[in-house]
Amino acid sequence: MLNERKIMVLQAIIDDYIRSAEPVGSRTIARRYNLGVSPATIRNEMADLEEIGYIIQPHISAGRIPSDKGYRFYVDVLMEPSEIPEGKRSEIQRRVGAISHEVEQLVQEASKLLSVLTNYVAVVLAPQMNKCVIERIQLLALDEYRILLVLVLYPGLVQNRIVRMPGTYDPDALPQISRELTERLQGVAYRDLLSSLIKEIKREYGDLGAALLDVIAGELVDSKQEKVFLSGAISIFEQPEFKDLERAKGLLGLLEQKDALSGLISTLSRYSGVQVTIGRENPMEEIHECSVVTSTYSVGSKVMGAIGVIGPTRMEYANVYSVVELLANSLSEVLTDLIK
Amino acid sequence: MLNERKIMVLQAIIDDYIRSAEPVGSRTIARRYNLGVSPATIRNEMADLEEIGYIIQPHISAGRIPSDKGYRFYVDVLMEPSEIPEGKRSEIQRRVGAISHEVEQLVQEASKLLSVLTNYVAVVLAPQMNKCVIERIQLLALDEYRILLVLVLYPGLVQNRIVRMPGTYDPDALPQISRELTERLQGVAYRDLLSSLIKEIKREYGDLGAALLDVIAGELVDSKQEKVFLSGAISIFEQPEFKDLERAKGLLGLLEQKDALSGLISTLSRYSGVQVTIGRENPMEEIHECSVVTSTYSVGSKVMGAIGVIGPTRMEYANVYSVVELLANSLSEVLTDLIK
DNA sequence: GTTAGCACTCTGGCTTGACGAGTGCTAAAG
DNA sequence: CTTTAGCACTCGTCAAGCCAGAGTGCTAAC
Repeated sequence: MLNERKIMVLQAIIDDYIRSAEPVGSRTIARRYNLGVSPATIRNEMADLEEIGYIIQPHISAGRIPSDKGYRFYVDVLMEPSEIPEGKRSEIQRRVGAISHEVEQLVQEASKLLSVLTNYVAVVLAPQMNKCVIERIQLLALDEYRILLVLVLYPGLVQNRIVRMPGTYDPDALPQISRELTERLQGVAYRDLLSSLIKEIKREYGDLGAALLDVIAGELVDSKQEKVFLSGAISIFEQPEFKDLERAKGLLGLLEQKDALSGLISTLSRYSGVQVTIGRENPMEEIHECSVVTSTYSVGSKVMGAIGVIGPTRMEYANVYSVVELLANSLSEVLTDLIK
Repeated sequence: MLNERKIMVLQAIIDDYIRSAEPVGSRTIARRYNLGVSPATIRNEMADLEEIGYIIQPHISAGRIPSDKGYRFYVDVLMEPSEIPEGKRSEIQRRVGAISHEVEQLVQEASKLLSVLTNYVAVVLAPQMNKCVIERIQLLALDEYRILLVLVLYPGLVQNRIVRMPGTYDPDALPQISRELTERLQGVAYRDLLSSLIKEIKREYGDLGAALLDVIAGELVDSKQEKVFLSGAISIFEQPEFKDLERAKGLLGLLEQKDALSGLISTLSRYSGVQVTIGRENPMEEIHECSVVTSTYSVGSKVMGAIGVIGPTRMEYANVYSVVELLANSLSEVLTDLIK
């Protein structure tokens, strides 16, 4: 059914369309990719490819463009992830590695790099707190009403909050309480820090412990909002498919809703490794004309976040695939080093 | 030179143009704003207004639109900031006040509110670290190689870094060093924490102090990058002046460069209180067709950040002015409360 | 199975012309 | 001196019509 030549024609259509964004006709293929047959033959093959659903004719007198199904076949079967030359490779690793002091800044740099290297929109989710485990809790007296709560998570995240106490308190009690809380909660997954557990502990302490635990519980709720970094949003205007303002607005609107965006990327990167989601495979209508390439990154052996690239379905899959893979790996390495 | 009637005509032109985005002609004014004179008279007044440079004729057979100079006169002389009804007022204060636990989230909410209330692009600069003063430095032993450095700043910001020590160290020394560093650096402005001072202290400690101080110095450098929160970027597509993709791209490009954006807002909000910058008064070419309304906000009596709204020069100045003012004040109040 | 030829379809860009909005000027009226 | 009516003139916009170009499917011949 899919003989050698059909595959070559399909590949030619996809390659050409990715390059030019114009429907590609039989003559173009015959001229540019010398398959040794005439346009008429190619037309016949194209008619077959269209019947299987790999390509589409936007209107009767136009060339063909790949369908989502066509891209899927391309990504799964035909595509070879492009080699990133060693020079560029090490340059990227150097730039990611250069920012080793602050996680958020590192993540932001990664998103910039991702968008520059692909020319599409890059999204990077910061390491997710609710995948962490509590390592240590430390209370520091600030003044007679305020306490600084420092929450050290594994791997490698630190949170702090200033807690206002309802009345004055005994600062000398803090080290002891810190030790006990740490002992009690160490190793507990951040997301498991449920109210039940907190209530249980609450009973054992007086007002001080209660107020503190309320704050920790509050923090838990907030943490639902994961931080997400976005770069290269304007790049969508480089793509002819977004000449249409309405469509561009739809996508931009999604990009502005950080929570929806973060949800999207985590959903798509459900499985580790590089994932490609094409067109209507995407869960949201705004990106039914887009493809998303995602990958997770890890700290140590633990998946802690995800990165992704959003572009038109007519995307340079081979390049994006490699870049996403490389960057996710670099990020994992640097973060893992940071924590050790 | 500017008699009563000219002013009324100017006001009519500006009001109408802000509403409709269409050049407004003499007949429209005569019809809609009954000044009691005929279109012909109004035409004469308009010719005069054009001569002074308050209005412009985009092309010969069109009505007039206000010039930057016209808007300037309007903002300085004619405009009355619109009253925000008490209901809305308290609703806003409630929503800002609801998020009292985390500064960044608070600031982000403020930016969302600002864009929703104005329908333009909102920018909020987070409280600026380098306007803070060091309040306390605390070192916590994490494990045999790592130390957690907590830097408490006044007013109300906390920073932390994980410091990797070159070798093992004596954890028992940390409390003492913390105390001494705090004593030594307390009250020093964050931006004055220069290498000279750090070097001086460095001499007194061994390796431990040296590594730590390097990190503090590093932090100082990073802090140049102030955090900035953006909302409502898509709203620019609601404005007919950005139907032209090229122009929209220019503005969006600026909005993506967070450092340029942050620089812009701090420059424009140099003086405290609400500032309006119109069209070509703006320092950057990308926003020569935009106006920016900014205000600073304070923590206690100290200016700590700024908020701003960017829209087309044809902006609803009266409303934006009031909203910016209100939101800056609300932010100041909540932040000040938070710190006390 | 492949190819050449041909009639047909559809898009996109260009031109054209009519229409409407708005102006400036002039001359008359107040 | 100020205001107004009238008029000729200028542009921008929009729809209609037209043409060229690209590409197809089909048929018949190789």
